[in-house]
Amino acid sequence: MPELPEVEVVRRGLERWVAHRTVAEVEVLHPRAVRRHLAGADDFTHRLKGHRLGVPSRRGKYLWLPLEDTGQSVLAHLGMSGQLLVQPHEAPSEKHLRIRVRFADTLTSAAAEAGGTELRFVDQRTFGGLSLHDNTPDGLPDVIAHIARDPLDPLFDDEAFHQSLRRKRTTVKRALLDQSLISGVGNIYADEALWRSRLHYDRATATLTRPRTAELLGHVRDVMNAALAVGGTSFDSLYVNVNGESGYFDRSLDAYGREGLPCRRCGTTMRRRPWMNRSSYFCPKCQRVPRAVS
DNA sequence: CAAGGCTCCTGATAGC
DNA sequence: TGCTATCAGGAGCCTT
Repeated sequence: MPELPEVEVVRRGLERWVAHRTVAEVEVLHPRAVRRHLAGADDFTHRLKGHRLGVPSRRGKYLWLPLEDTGQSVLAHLGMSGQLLVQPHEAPSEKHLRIRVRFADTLTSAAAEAGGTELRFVDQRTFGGLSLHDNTPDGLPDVIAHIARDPLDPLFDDEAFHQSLRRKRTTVKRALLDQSLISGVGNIYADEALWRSRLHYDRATATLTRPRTAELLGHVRDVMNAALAVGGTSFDSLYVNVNGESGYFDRSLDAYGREGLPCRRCGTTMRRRPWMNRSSYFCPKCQRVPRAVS
């Protein structure tokens, strides 16, 4: 499940292998992969053709490649199983190949280094996709204007986040997953940060003190930076970097997926609870159920 | 308006 | 063995 660290690993790969290359041809093999491009697959294809890509940016789990001189960007979201792979032309098509982008490689040094490669969007579960959008004055695609800055963004406002939590009538894990409050956090890193903070997922956000919020944000940043340092979290081949390689952070997870295993802090058996059509993993001793569940 | 629930999708795996 | 049920879950959209 690609969250902020995994998406950032992909962004870095695109910066190295795809930035400054000119699109020659785009092939959409599954319409659902461009469903956010409302004008359709043909329009998507034609609008990309002939344009040079700039340096990719990221906010939370979204990343985008600016089309130079157009004021537009190709927006990408990996969903649950999306991959952006840089592959040699001759590599056989992946089973779930959805979009192929070929480049008009010239004699630039960047193109020479990239060799005869193309960009492929591969996505088994089809929750992800690519689309083209106008940029806002801030330089981000207009359709993600509602996405909050992420905790690794230098301009993320810790105090405003705390005040939002105090105002809301919701619980802490819901808030962590609310991309309009803080972006980039998904189910895995939410559980990890809550475990590190000794907070139960059903804790009401309005009860968090300023130091408690600061501690939580610190743990969110720590766990994301630690994952980034080892290439992200992979459980299987569904999440990989642009070269198809897995990250190693799954070996460092303290909460997610550890049902029935001893808590790494106190030894108590970790539990899993169904929660919002997914799962929450927690230590019943370190992360006590709050008295008043809102 | 805010909060919470539903839904899209495929494949691995468990259970009968 | 082969079928069905369950689970994985991001985020737009809908309902309350």
